[in-house]
Amino acid sequence: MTQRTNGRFTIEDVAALAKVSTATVSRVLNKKGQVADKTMARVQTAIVELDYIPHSGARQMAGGRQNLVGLIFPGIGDPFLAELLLGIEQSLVAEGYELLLYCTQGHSSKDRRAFLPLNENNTDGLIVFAHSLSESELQRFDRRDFPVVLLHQTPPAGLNIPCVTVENKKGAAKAVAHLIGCGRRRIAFLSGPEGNEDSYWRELGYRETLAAHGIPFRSALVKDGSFSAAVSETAVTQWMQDGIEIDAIFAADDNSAQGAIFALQQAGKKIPQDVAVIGFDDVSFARYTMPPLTTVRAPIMEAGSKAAEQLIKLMRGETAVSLTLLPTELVIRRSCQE
Amino acid sequence: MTQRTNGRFTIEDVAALAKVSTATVSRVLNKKGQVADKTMARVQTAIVELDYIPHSGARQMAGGRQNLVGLIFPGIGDPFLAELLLGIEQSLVAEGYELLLYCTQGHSSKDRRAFLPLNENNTDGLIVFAHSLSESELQRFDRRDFPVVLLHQTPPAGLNIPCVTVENKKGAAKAVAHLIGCGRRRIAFLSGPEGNEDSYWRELGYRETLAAHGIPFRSALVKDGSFSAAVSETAVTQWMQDGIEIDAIFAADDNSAQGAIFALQQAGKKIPQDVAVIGFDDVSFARYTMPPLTTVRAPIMEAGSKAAEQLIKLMRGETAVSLTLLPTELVIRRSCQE
DNA sequence: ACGCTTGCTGTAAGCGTTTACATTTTATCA
DNA sequence: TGATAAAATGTAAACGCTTACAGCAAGCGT
Repeated sequence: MTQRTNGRFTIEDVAALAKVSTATVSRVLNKKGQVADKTMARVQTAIVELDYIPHSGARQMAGGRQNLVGLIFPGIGDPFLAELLLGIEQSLVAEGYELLLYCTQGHSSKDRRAFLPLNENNTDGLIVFAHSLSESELQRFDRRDFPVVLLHQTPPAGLNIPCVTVENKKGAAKAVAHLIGCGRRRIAFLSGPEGNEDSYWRELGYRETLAAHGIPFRSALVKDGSFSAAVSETAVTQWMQDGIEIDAIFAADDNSAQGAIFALQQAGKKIPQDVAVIGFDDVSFARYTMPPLTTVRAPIMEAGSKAAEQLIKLMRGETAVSLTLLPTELVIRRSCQE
Repeated sequence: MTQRTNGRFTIEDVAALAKVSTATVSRVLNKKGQVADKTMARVQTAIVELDYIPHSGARQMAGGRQNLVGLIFPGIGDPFLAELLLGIEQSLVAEGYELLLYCTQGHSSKDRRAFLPLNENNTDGLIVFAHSLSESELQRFDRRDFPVVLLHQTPPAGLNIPCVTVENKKGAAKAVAHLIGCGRRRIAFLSGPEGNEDSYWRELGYRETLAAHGIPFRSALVKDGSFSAAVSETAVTQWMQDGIEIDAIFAADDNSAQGAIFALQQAGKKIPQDVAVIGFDDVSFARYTMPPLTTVRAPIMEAGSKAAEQLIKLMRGETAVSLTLLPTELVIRRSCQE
């Protein structure tokens, strides 16, 4: 026997107070089935009276809907996330779902093995951002037909999990073509972290566009910026110290662009006169850099809301679109041309 | 009867495969009680074999420890949060807890009434940041002796909930005193959102320091910046348009400072020559503004980790320190003096 | 050989819901 | 009015765990 005599009230207490059965209380709680208006009022009064809160564990066990979806993502604090979340919640709240977040930063996937705290038995569905889950975890969800939508990551081979992402390659191509149009030829690329899919496509767009304009690709002009201002600052500083000539930097995201701008200015370079800089995402701070950052606008909020929409379909048992590709757009500010 | 015949395995399946009872499986799962080495090995093999995952709902019901704590906060995307989270996880992970996040942005507290998705029956404790929960919700936790720690918010009257925050008033005083020391006299203040406690103390520090130096307080020099670059930009632009003379701005946080810097530069002001700017928090981007931002460093990560420590004490049934005040420190960069 | 202790394992009750099904009440219609 | 359908409510099983308690085997001292 367990010791659970904390002043918590249960559905039975509510039922007793309202002089109905627990089934009826459950019906009003879930707005399911028929309940007479008078009875419903009585039950609701009792609920308020006792400050009753349904026990989520018991609900899970009984197999009811949780009205809960989880978002799993690698790290917090990126302005990117703020927008993403806004989009996700927009779609979700309309359908009566709540959103819980789990951040995998600092957890090895081995630690998580037995204990991913958001999973198929305490949520109705999951949105997984970038590579925050291992392939085997995704496989497990797939095997169990558990609703999952991938954001900014295409599913591993063989798994049919819907995916929402943006036109990375096209966006990168627009950025690089613009740089070339401004007369730049020595265009460097600051990549994202190893294995990141967004970065992969952005780099491909960069390479293809160079090629299309007859500019040879030079590996010395590519460094890892890890989507981080600090890492990018170091990388750019290194280029300067090595005396590598660069007249433009295409950064795989806005954070890297920010670090690049800082490093360039430290090195006494004028932006955009000496070196032009273009970022990717158009996060909120992009207009606050000095000079304001030219960047490829990714419809982040829309991506979030589309992902949630697909998840909702899945949770309803409908089929979802397996790939949603959102268009990107070049936003020209002053970091690129006066 | 419910239809839960999704390929999910239960503890019984594991027990059957390992030829033991469910009690034994439970014991190895929770590392509780005695189990012979050979048996344990057999059970673990079975767990891996079936890719078994304990049902969290069932665990909650049976009254076991959840190994889960929740963080409730108002909005995501602030670099502030990234550091906070790091600190919290640091302490938590060491004790075997996982962290789930719930963001109240865009939920009225009325919506949440019955359904705060992180609560006393699915977590072992909660960390509540700033004013993300209503007083009545806190009261409920208090009545039920549920472990809660407040971050950057003192508890409502009558509730004995431990609180961790920083020396806002002292920090603000250092900032303003420094500005005055640099010869500034027309010092404006960009406040945080209405009702925010950090902002309240920072403003008080601002006022008291002015008074201590015989500088009269002028309400025209205080505007709401809402901890937001965009709002602050508007506010500062308004000052410029109104022709209010200002030779320094003390912003209640770094976001506001960033907006202020931008607005000032738009208006053709030189920083720091014409107007000095000081922020608060020392978030990661503070050194990337141009000029780099002088700011009051709040030990955000430490605050997170202290909060988690107090929560752990509470969850163990020990008593926690009711108020932890962390020291702040002025970080001088170039936005303040060449 | 006996009773003790100690280590290991099993049995089964109980946690708080949801829901299929049974039952009772109310409304409808000839 | 009585028969019948529809609406409202109740009964009780099932969900998958944890843990108090009981049982059993082996080791020990006498």
